[in-house]
Formats: sequence, C-alpha cells, structure tokens
Amino acid sequence: MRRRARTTLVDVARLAGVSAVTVSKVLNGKGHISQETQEKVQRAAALLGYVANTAARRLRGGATRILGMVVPELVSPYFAELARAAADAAGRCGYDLGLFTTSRDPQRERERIQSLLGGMADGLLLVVPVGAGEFLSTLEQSQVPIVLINYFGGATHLPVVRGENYEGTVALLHHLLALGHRRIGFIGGAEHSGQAKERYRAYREVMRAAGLWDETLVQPGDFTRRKGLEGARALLGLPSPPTAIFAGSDLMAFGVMEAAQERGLQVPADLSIAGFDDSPLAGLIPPGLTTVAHPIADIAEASVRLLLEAIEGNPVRDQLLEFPSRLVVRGSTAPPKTPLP
Amino acid sequence: MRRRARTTLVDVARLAGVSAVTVSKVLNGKGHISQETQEKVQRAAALLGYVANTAARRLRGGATRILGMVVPELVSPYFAELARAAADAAGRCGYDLGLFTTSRDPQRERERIQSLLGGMADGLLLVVPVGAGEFLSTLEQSQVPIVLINYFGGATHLPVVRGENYEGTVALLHHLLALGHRRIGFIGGAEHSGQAKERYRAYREVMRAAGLWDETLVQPGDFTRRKGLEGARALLGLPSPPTAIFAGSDLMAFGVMEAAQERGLQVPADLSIAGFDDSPLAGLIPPGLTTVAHPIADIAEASVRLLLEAIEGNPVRDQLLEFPSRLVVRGSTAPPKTPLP
DNA sequence: TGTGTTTAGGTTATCGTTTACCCAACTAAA
DNA sequence: TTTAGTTGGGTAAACGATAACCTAAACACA
Repeated sequence: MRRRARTTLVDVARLAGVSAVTVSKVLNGKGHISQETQEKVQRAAALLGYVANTAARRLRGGATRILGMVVPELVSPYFAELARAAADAAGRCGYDLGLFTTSRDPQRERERIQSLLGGMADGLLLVVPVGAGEFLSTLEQSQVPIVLINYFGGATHLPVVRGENYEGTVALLHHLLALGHRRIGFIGGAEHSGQAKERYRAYREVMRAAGLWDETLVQPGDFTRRKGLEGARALLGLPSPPTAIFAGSDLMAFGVMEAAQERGLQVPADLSIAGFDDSPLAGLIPPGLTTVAHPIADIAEASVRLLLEAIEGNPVRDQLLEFPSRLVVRGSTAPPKTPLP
Repeated sequence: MRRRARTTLVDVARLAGVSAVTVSKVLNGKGHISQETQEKVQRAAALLGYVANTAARRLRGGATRILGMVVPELVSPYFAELARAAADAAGRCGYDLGLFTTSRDPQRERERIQSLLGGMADGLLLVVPVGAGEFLSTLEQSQVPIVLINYFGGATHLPVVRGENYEGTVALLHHLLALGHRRIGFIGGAEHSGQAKERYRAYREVMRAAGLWDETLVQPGDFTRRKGLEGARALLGLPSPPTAIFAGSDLMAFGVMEAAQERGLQVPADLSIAGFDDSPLAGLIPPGLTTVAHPIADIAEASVRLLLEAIEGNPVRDQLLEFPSRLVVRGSTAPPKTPLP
C-alpha cells in the first residue's frame, strides 16, 4: 500500500517533453516560451494535478503566498474576528493566511515565531505581549517582513497597527461618571496584554482625577468569562460594593452579568455593567452591553496592506497606525439607584 | 540597511569547529557524538540563536512538527473551540497547529489543500464539505496523513472523526413534541455542511413520522445569526406560525431570539427556541438556550491522536469514530400556550 | 553581409537540512 | 592475536524549485 510520490516539476516536464525549468517558467509566467509549448505544459500539469511544493519554493527564496499570523488564542471573539478579517484581506490579494496560537510558554513561543520566520511564510502578523522587547529587536533583523498588531510595548522599529484603548476607556468611564456612579469596579485583562495595561491605566487615571480611586475595587482578570464571574463575585461581596463594574473585555462582562444574576441584582437598575470589544453578542444579550468598539476590519486591513507592501519591496520602519475606538452605549448602563450624596 | 542572513547549520558548525552533519546529529539526538562535542555544539547553537529552517527540513523529508488544519471559518464558536482543542491536543504532543480557513471558491480550496499537503505540515486535519467526494480519493493517495473531521459524505478510506447529529436532533425534537408542540419550524445550516444535512434529515423524518410535516415551516440558513433572524421573521410571519423553532446552530437560534423580541414574543411562553452546538453563550443568554452538545474536546483529541499515529507510522484506513451528542435543556423551551387540539 | 536584439529553451548551481554511507580508532570477546 | 562490534565523526547526495547564465536561431537594420 505504498503511497504515490507527489508529482514534481520533473514529472510534468517529462510528460510535456520539455525541461523542468521550462515548466517552471510557464507556470510562473516568466521568460519567453512559445504559445504552443505553454499549452503543452499547462495540459501536462493539469493532467497530473501538479501543485508546486511550498517547502522547495520557499527554500529557494521564492514566495509561498502565505502570510503567517500569531495570536494568543482564538476563543475570544476579538481574535477570531481579527483573524477572519486578516484572512479576508489577505485572500483579496491572493495570499493565504496561516494562523498559529501562542502557547503559554514564552520561550517556546519565541522558537515558534523564529521557526515560522523564513520557514514558510512570506511575512508575519504578530499579536505579541508587551514583555517581548529584546525579542523584537531580534525580529527586526529578520529577512521576513513583520507587522505588529496591538503592540503597546517599548521601542521597536517594526511597523505597528493598533486600536486605541486609552481614550475609549476614558470615554466609557466618563459615561459612567455622568450617570452618577461613584464606586466603579474594574476587572483587568490578561497579564501581559498591552491593551489590558492601557485600559487599566485609563481607569486609574480617571478615577484618581475624580478623587474616586479605591484599590479594593480592582480585580485581576484574563479576558475570560470565568474570571469576570469570579472578579464580580469578589467585588459584589465587598462591604461597600460598586454600583457599576467595568470589565476589561466583553466576555468578562458576560461573567459579571452572571454574577449579578446569582445575587439577584437587576441590570442596569441595581448594577451597571460595561465591557470592551463590542463582540457580536454584546448587542444581543439583554439588556445589551455598553462597551467600546475597535474597528477590527480596518486594523486587519491596514496590517495586511503594510505587510504586503513590505513583501513587495517597500519596507516600512517606525510606522504607527492607531485606529480610534468608539463608545457604544446600550442598555446595561443606567444611573445608580442610590441618589448622589 | 541589509537584513542579516539567517543563521544556518553551517554557521553553527563553523563556530563549534565541526561539520554541519555533526551539528544536525547533535540537535536531533541521532548518531553517536561525544559528550564534549555535544556541549560545544549546543553552546554554539544557543549563542547564534539557531533555529532549523522548516522549509529545508521538510523538503528533505523530515518532520516539521506542524499539523495543518483546515476549517470553513473561525467566527462560529464551534470551529473556534474545535481549533483550540486541536491546538491544545497537538501542543501536548509537541506539535504546533497551523490553521487555515477555506475560501468560498472550491477550486482554490483544493489547490490550497494540495499545497499544504507536503508543503509544510506533517499531517492534515480537514473539515471539508460533503461534495468533496472525488477530491478525497486524490487525497487518499497522498504521502501526508489526513484525518477528516465531521465528514458525512460518501465513501472514503480516510479516517473520519465526527460528532453525532441525527440522534441528537431526534432527541431534541422529541423533547419539543413531548412538551406539546405541533408546529415546529426549522432553519437549516450551511448548504454544503454534512452536519446541516444530518440535522435536516432528522427533522424531516421525525416530523413525517409524527404526521406533522409541513414544508412551509422550513427555512434555509447558513449557521449565521443574520440568517437565523431572517428565517425566523419569515416563519413568524406565516398565517399559522410555529410555536417552536429549531435552528440548525446556536448562532442562528440567537437570531431567532432577536426576531421574537422584534415581534414582542416572550421566550419560552410565546415561542420555544432550540439550537445546536451548545456554544459558550447558550447558557448565558436569558432564559438559556435549549440545544444539543457535541463533545468537541473529545473529537479534537481523537482526531489529533489518529493523525499522530499515522504520522508515526501506523496509518489507519476506513476508521470511523463517532461521538454521541447530548441534549441540553435550558429555559428557552416550554409547553406552547395554545392548548393541545 | 555584418551586427545587434529578441525569442525559445536548456544547463548549472543553489537554498538548508538530513540520510546513507564510509572510515578510523578503540573495546570486548574468542 | 585475531575478529567483531561500537563509538565518533566526516563526505556525498538528495529533496524540488528557481535564478542566473548560456546557446541557438530568427529577425531587423545599417
């Protein structure tokens, strides 16, 4: 039951009665080949179902028309949407997108990226944690073009495309403050996420500026629904619980809703809840989640565009594209029951 | 601003003062190399940050420790979870998972799979549509091991791992019938999805057997929320609308909920709703969605296990692993208001 | 007629890694 | 002491595609 060896250029060449190089030229539209020979080769290739070997092509220095993308995970709608949008944008330009999720282990993650690098992809879209500073300087020297997405870490010459987080969070908190909330709880995002850090920074500064800072109102999180549930339980169990909770992601906000339900609290009457991401279900879950939206499609599109430009010979350095975020007010936020003091 | 060429085996060999082959042997733990030389090589490799070139390794016939996975899309929680579970399972065995989404164009899709095949992955997990029959027979002859996931099409010798759909749907419909529903609407899944076909088959047979078949109660769908909304609008606009709607996926069921809200219908009092998938939010959206669950983690785990066995030299043929589905009853289904005739 | 240019297609070398094979030296058994 | 096996390491070849180069022939133009 031996498996048939894959058809190669040589097989096609033999069938068409020409050399392998001629086949390569015909299939890539290079060099000068007569109409007649071209047709002969095309027929032979089609007959044998020839498809070029990606590894060989890449090794020789050629293009694979594959872009690699590395994301932390896929279950979060944010990354799923980002990946979908990037795959769409790449597809429109005739490229495929290969998606890899990062493992928890940063050491292994770096090896993986190194291995993807020059391994098979013509370029890389990376969603990396903030702590990757010195690693990035290694990447800068790579032969393979790279674009960083949503990177908020320190200096790098690599191009960065990201959604704005700070201003969006400020807008959201001002919305809650304007409604009359004074005790606003916060559940943070994943530890090494630059976006989570930005959201926390905005929360801390707004609350300090308003003279409402209270460290007991801050809970750690990780963007998952479970952590949202746990954080909200802790916050609602406080002697003086918050009247509003801002969760660093929609998924966590859904967890907060669950915690509210557990305690028999009405949303938004007894507790206002806000998230971040404007995931597809934010508008669907009653009473609708107030949140902040990123133009994910624009971010993905711009990243792919920048990457393709670099691949096609126009490398960009020190470029930063930041897309604005947008406050989306829905039914989960309302004035607190207890009147203002 | 020339980019530094990537470090190769030869660079490491030169630094360590040995031949390239010796370096390869040390790094792969093959052959007999003295402790002393091993350490010298390891040090040199670490110093230069050497990472093997995937393309070259693959070309020579070696393993890349990458599994390729092809899914129709990633926005649906079902595929996102499946991909996550597969990536986890692969990771535990020291493999990486590269994820590709299929384009709408079947011609291009085949070329892509062919190109992945032998291009870079040691094995392939494919979620393919039913209409791929003759294409699969081509794949059977490939050198690269392949496992099909959720394939319900015709004969193939490739191993198949899938979740059960027919019995689960039957159980769900019997639940609705037992509650007293007689007019049960159906919104189908994506056109070429084998799972969608199975669910429809079960619906048709159960309804026929119960003498309740009515073609006007069937709406086309595609697994998206939007189609669920549209299908439900059509069904609820009928002269004699259904008292329950079974949507072929949870996302579509969420769309049905939206349609119910639009018409001011209470769920489940005025309309019972059921889905399929048991997505993470099914339990979260009030009043909780009655649905059917697949053991996604088991499916992914089994697929990876089968694939790795084949990669490691124990190819399986004609194997079919089918995992049972499970009815999950939540608050969205209840007896109809109108008493039984 | 001689010179330059375009067309058509073949030859050779190369990318980086690994497998197959070889040789030399040392060790253990007969 | 001879034989057989093990250890340590090197050489050559191969995987498949392609870029650079080369050879002819055909053609245009002076």
